[in-house]
Amino acid sequence: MSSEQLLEQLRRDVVTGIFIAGEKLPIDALRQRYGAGLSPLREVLNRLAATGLIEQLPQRGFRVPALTRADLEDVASLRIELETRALRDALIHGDDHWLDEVMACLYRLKRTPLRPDADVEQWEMCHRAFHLALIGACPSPWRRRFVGVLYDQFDRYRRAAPERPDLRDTLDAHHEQLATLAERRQVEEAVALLERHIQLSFEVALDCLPHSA
Amino acid sequence: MSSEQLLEQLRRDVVTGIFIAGEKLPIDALRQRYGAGLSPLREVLNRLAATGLIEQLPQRGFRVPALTRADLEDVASLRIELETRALRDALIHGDDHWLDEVMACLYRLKRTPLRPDADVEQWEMCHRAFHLALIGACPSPWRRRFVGVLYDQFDRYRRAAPERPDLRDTLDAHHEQLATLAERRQVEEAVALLERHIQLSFEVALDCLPHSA
DNA sequence: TTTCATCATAAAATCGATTTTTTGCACTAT
DNA sequence: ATAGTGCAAAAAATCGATTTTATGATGAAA
Repeated sequence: MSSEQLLEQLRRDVVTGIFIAGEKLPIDALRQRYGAGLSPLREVLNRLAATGLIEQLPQRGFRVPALTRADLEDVASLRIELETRALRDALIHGDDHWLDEVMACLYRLKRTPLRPDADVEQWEMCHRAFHLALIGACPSPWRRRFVGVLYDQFDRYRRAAPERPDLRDTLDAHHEQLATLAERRQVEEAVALLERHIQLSFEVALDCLPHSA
Repeated sequence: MSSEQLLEQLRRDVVTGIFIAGEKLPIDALRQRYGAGLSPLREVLNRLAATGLIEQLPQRGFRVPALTRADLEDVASLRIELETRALRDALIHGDDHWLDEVMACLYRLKRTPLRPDADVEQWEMCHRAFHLALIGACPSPWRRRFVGVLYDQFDRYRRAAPERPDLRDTLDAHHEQLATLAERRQVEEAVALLERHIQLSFEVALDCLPHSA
């Protein structure tokens, strides 16, 4: 498996929750799991550690960061701040080609079923592609980069949380409405909706934590 | 040289401009330069590539990213956005221990001379420590992380630009004023000053680019 | 003269083995 | 019984060698 694919595979597996939060990632076990060599594997782990998707403890290997309420709140609020502005700029600067891409992602997302028995990973990829496509016309590469990082961080929580069938339709409707508002360049409405969308997802994600308090 | 030190050394050398922007970073040359082994070196390069301080071209090694006006404007504006908010939150949440740290960094910075003949690197380290100390009490780890990334990116430009003795005193005064405003918890004044400070540094940094247009 | 293909060189990426460090356990002394 | 020490096993980090891939030069054909 090439280094490029390995990075993507490992990123996905961490976000998916294949590895439990807080769990250690023993190099040899990963080596076997992915059939990868030592060097490419360590390089990929270093890359993921640099973006915060995994942690490195010097001389003690790598581990998956724990899920905490404080971190989730931090990720969610910063994501709202950066992503709403990214959406605003995308709606202002986006051209027809960008809209095509958004619509294409929307239709792929709509036609991909989200059921426990189906391939959830397929839906997740479409969902991610749609959100990133929405801000694809944001003219700030650094903002897009940070939004991408926060999206993955957020997703670790959301995907660790139990399903909420009562909210599924609302969240799905948001996606369609966001695309429509993007098409009509209704900036303020779109920004407000995206904030609500992330806020609602945040509340869903909270359920992955022990609700003692 | 340990992996930890190697990372810090290489980060510093890239920001300092030891390597010319756009230049290729041949592994073997780096291996010699730092007396490092292949594996630790490649791991460090991968980490830096993940944060954007260097670029990786698959199968073609690593290079230092070019300096462009568009990138500088992107970095500067996002830095202003994230760092002013970080300062606001720091002033609101910071305790006495944080203030001690800010003042300690300020005094180290003030007593460190900035002259071409002296050890510029020493001043740069103090300058960085001061700015990061200012936002040290910001309660959002992710915001602090992103600010740190943008600080380094910004510094590549600032340090590539020629000296501006006419602005030196103003910029130095800003640091002292920022510390004073932090001590007095004058949030709005501090935030406004930090924005001006970065804006002025941005104008200095612009001089590292060919001023054709 | 230009373009394309081929080969030789150099560089990057990967691999397997070695070294270093940590960790868990048994043993001893208090 | 507990705290501390030493040892053995396991894991991480590093190294040198090998393999793979890109690059630049050479020569042949159009």
